[in-house]
Amino acid sequence: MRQFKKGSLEMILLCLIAQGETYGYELLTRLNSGGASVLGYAREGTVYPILYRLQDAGLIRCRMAPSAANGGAKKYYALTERGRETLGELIAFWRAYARCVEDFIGEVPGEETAAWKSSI
Amino acid sequence: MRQFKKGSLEMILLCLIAQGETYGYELLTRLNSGGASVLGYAREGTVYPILYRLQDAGLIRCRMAPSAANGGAKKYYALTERGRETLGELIAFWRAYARCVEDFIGEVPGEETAAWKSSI
DNA sequence: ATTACTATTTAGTAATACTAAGTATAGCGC
DNA sequence: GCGCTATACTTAGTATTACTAAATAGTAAT
Repeated sequence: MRQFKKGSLEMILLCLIAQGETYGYELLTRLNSGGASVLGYAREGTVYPILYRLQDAGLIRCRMAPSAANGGAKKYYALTERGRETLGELIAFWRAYARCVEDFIGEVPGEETAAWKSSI
Repeated sequence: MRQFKKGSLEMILLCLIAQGETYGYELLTRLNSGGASVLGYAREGTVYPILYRLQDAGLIRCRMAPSAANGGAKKYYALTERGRETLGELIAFWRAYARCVEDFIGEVPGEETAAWKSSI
């Protein structure tokens, strides 16, 4: 089932960074505390490469912080202006996409359309 | 944006087959008429390999049909019992997953939670 | 000094979808 | 018959995204 995750992880990480400057390890733990049961457990090898991609794409910027009280040096990430714009587009697209998938599901015999669909 | 599609195409094809026995080319055209603007245009090289995977997994079964009035021979697919069960699980999982993603979006400043969420 | 926790990096692999081409059948007009 | 179009299926090669698994390194407590 993990395949559903593909593609939306980038958007989810952008969502988390949009809430305020943060760093990789914290993103990892927040990702795994909010929805790990559905998303599956994400490890370092999943999260860090996405951050590098997002930075290469100019959607987030990075600030080095020296070693904190406990642990190694951190790389704090924040959204760029372009990242904020892109995140808005991604969210709009995600919702259109989810709606489209729900339309396909709604035509399956025995699968009622989700309650929210008729309430929009 | 196309990356959202990854993983859910299998489920969408199962949804379409669940509506009744059908064949690859028709799946292709139905896929592209229902939501191509959001999903992106799917080609043969995308759809047929998925059908082979689904068949290998025992979720659909195949029946050959001789050349029809117009065009080549068709391979009609139908859900197996296992396919029907799996589709139900996939739909449940998809909805839990979409809900989880919406939760992450809901925490983004400026992004209101979708209306349906509060109505469930 | 060993353990535990924090924090980042990366090499190799797997899964999924896309591109782009090819094969083959049938009907139609000429 | 021949080319054209539409139908229908196949496949090789590539790209993208995520996962596995391991390594590196700093801090602090025992």
